[in-house]
Amino acid sequence: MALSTAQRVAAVLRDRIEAGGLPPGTQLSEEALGRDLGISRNTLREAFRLLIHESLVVHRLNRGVFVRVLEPADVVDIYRVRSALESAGVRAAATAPPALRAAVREAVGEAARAAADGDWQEVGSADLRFHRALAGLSGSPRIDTAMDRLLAELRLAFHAMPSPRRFHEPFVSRNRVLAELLDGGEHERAEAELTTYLDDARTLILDAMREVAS
Amino acid sequence: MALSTAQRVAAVLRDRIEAGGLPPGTQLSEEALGRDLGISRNTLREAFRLLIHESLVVHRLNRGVFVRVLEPADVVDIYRVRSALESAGVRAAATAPPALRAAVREAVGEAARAAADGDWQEVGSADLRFHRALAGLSGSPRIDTAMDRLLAELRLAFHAMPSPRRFHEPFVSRNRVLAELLDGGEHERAEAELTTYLDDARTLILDAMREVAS
DNA sequence: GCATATTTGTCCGTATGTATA
DNA sequence: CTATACATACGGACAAATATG
Repeated sequence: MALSTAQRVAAVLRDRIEAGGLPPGTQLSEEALGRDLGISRNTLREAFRLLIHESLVVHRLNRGVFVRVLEPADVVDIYRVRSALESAGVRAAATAPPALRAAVREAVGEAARAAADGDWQEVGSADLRFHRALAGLSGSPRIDTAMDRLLAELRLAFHAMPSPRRFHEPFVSRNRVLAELLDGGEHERAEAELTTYLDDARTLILDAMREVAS
Repeated sequence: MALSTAQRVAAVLRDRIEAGGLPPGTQLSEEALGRDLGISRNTLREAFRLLIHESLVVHRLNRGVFVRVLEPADVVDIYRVRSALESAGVRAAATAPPALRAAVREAVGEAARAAADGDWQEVGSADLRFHRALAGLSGSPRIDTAMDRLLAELRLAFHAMPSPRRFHEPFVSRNRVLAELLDGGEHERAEAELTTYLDDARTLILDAMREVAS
């Protein structure tokens, strides 16, 4: 058995949540879900802990677990952390191993190809890979997993975005600009550009969330 | 019941680990510990998950849970993340609320008082509060909890330090210098000083770990 | 390499406590 | 206030993996 039962169950729930099958706010009942998935409540609780750790669900004492509802304050905070981690990556770019720098360029290329195909879902995925690669320039496993968790959380907010194209399209060329600044060794300009980039993206998401809420 | 049983049990184990009663590498047997603490295996496993989340213990499939053994590579990585988070705090200092800036100054004062009393244990605690306050300048809850977890992990390595005084004493005045640079608005010099500061501290810990290992 | 003992992984049934309608 | 639904916690059981001799 390579993966524990709890890990497999957690993967199933993770997919359902990210696909929108379990929208934010839904309660995950131990009894009903356990019956549905054919596992015991103890094992299901084990799976819940894994998802709580990823912040995809929240646990309220004596109430149970619920699919995480992302508040505007959460989005603001996530972008603060992203700024810290991605800035650190940009500042480490000069001394980063070639393989890590190549990963940044590759993500830019993949986003451009997907944009040419009109596959905006894939553009979004490539965009996330680009930013993960930026943070990855630090060469720190802990930063890598922190970024993964942050981006997974952020995906919960993407459900509020009405048009993936309008959101992702402008960032394809901005990613390329950023990558070129890094390749050219202009780290300070790159860091400044990254900051305004993240501010713009955050504003777009917050506007969309207010739109949906109203 | 304000806290769940699992949370109380986790707190007990956390204290034992940080106090050295359960040194790194010790296996936490489900049967023995459960009997010792008077709780069922299921509840104990729940407590384990909380500690796993904090990285104080590690879980090996079909083997059980063990008190975390910090490798030199972990220390290196922890300092990379600290650098990212504390640097972000220093860069946010200019626009940070007065209360957060005051917390930095207070930690400096507490460290100085403890040093005057010769209480090097307390100097260490104040030092950690100082760095938590630095990262806290970002005003980000997620950064705060990330710092808390990093410093808790790092405490596992402090057991290797032979002389708390020799380790902490030099940093008391360096903390004050850093705080004064921040108050004077010299953020770039502060960031540079922080970087060398963290490099020095990391080197001291790594040397001590190699000493103990040999 | 094998057989055995130990420990974890998973499941069940039940009793109790807690929040909500 | 009562009823209901649910989570919390327990103990026991067996299977599966691992360690030991």
